[in-house]
Amino acid sequence: MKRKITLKQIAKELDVSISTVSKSLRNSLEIGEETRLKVQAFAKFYNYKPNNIALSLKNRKTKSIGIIIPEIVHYFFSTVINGIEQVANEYGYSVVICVSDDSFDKEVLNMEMLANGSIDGFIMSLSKETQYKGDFHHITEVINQGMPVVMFDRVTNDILCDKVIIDDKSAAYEAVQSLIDSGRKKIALVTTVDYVSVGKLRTDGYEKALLDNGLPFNEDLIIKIEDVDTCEITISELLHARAFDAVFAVNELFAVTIIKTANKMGLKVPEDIAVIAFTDGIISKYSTPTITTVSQSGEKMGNKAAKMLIERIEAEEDDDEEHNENYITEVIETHLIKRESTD
Amino acid sequence: MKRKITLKQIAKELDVSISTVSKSLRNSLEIGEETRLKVQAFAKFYNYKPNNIALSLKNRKTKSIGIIIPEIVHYFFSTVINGIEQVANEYGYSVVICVSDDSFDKEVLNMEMLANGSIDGFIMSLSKETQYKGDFHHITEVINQGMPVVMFDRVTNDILCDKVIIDDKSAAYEAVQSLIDSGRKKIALVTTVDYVSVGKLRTDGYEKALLDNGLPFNEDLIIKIEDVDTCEITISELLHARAFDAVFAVNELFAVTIIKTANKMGLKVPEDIAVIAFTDGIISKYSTPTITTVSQSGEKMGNKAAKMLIERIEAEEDDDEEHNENYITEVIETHLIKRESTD
DNA sequence: TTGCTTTACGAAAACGTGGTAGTGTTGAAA
DNA sequence: TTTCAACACTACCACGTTTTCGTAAAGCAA
Repeated sequence: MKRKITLKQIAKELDVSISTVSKSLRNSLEIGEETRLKVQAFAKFYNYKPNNIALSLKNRKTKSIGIIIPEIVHYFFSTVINGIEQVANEYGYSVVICVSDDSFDKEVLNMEMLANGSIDGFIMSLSKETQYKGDFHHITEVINQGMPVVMFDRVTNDILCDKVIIDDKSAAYEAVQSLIDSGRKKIALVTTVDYVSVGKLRTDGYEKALLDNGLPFNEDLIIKIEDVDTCEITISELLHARAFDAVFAVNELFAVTIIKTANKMGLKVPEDIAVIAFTDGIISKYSTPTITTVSQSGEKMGNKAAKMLIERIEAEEDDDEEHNENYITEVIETHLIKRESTD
Repeated sequence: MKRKITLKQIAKELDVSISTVSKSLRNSLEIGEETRLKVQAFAKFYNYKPNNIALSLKNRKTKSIGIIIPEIVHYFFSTVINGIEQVANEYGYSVVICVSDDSFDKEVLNMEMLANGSIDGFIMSLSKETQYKGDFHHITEVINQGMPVVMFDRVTNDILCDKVIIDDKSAAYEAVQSLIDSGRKKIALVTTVDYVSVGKLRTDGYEKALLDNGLPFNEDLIIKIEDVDTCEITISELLHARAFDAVFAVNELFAVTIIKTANKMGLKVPEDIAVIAFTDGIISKYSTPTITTVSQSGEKMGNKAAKMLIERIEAEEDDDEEHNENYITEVIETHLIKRESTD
């Protein structure tokens, strides 16, 4: 019912000036002890807290960071948010989250909405559509305005900024290599459409592993899924032909679908078909059999991204105007989590 | 590099007053066409956008809403956020998210951080610890300051505010009834500790369904899990004793663990044991067998909560001071999604 | 008394915006 | 010529803070 109390109100009530109140609360020695204590007591009684908006306006710092991600109901992305939130909290920052829904327009809209003073910097992962279009003007724009941006996971070389990624290529390589090591010869790749940056990189790693081991790289064994619902059919066809004895899937949804399809056809995992998935999410941990995955450690990515962003923000404070543009790309380590879907 | 342009800079550049610029941009008829167009062209060229912070300060409206939830890496909560985000976006609001980590202190801290002007209202779900302590002073405080609060899912009767919940008791009743209908007689309940409000309600529904059907309510068949890791042991003991032929689990994590444990012991789901879980999440959809669940529709809850909050916020705008305190509690419908874990 | 320092506080600007009220010029009607 | 409206624009205030600068009063030495 009663609005928050302001400096002005305190000043009026105690019949002193606003500046006196402000200084008293900051324990300035300029103010006599009697007045100081009186003001402090009064402020405490009325539970005075400075208004964040006014502070932001004054300091040109909002102490909040914007996150723009394609989805939020998504294990990986939510772990990243979690990681960001932890660090942000630690440094006294709030996080504002916008979901692009994998739409270019929403991504642009969201960025514009936040770019006008609401936040001190961005952490983002590109939407599919943005990667497809290759249009990054909205991002360069905010960067040109002097707002720091950190990209993670789905990044692009066309933008110069700090980045946090995993080495998708070598992680895929490692996964495929482990399938080869366990004696698999015909390894299928189930992936997304090409324009998603990480999909492309993982395909590269898959190919390299095959070639390095003297195995043929067969385009027919690469299954590109646009829509999860249709993948079952494609997969069952290939399974019928017994075309492969192992699968490397770029995400766990594909992996679990493969396993289920295989089971329906009477094929056993891992005996008949070994499965490895990218993204160590909740499905892999609880599916039957549990799925061997490449851990992506979203939390670590979030931690790192937040740290990088906040450091940039607070660095700019000091040597103002002096943009040092030696951007870094942090590579987060991955490792294979062996579970029941491989032997 | 170049900071965002302000009204003042435009005014200076074009040698007119700030108000002239402001009015030109808002297409006021007060300003002559020539000047107006000149200003608009200039503003467009320099991509002028009003500063959100300044607007917030002036309008005493931030156009953002704060969300405080116990966890974010959690299917249900992330769907709720998704639902909130959709509606918020539609109305031009941003969402600021804080995670309480089920800690009372963090919840208080986060609320205090946001309450000082950063947001126009709260949407929250209580942390476990807060429910345990029963201390809600931080919430009453912001409500007393005139800030609207909407609680969802984990709510309390001790706070008067708008709420969005599901009818946990009758949903549980329905689930247990369906188990009874399919001929099950010894139905176990796997639940959390009591102080979590929803856990209690679901237990009530479970009990009522049993009694209404003339089945005994046996405390031994209620398994309270504090930590997921320990539940496997408890469950396997009961399974050994063949103490039950069906399980109602208050979340899908418990359900999938039960299924896995049963499988290990050579018991078949649903033949030997039928399983129903609360919370229709991703695990239920992809586990083997897929799990029959009570859909909780987090998205709908989020939609509704956001709508209620925004309506309150914008209502206060009009009849200022005139708090109408007829708070409502919206009950979101649930329904049973039958899958393979029941027959 | 004069001149100087110290103490204790206040006034005002700044951050960026938007609305209300006001000002001065022009042209036309009386 | 006077009066008044229309026009085109400016001044100023408010939002809540912090901070710089200013200054009145008091104390003290000469």
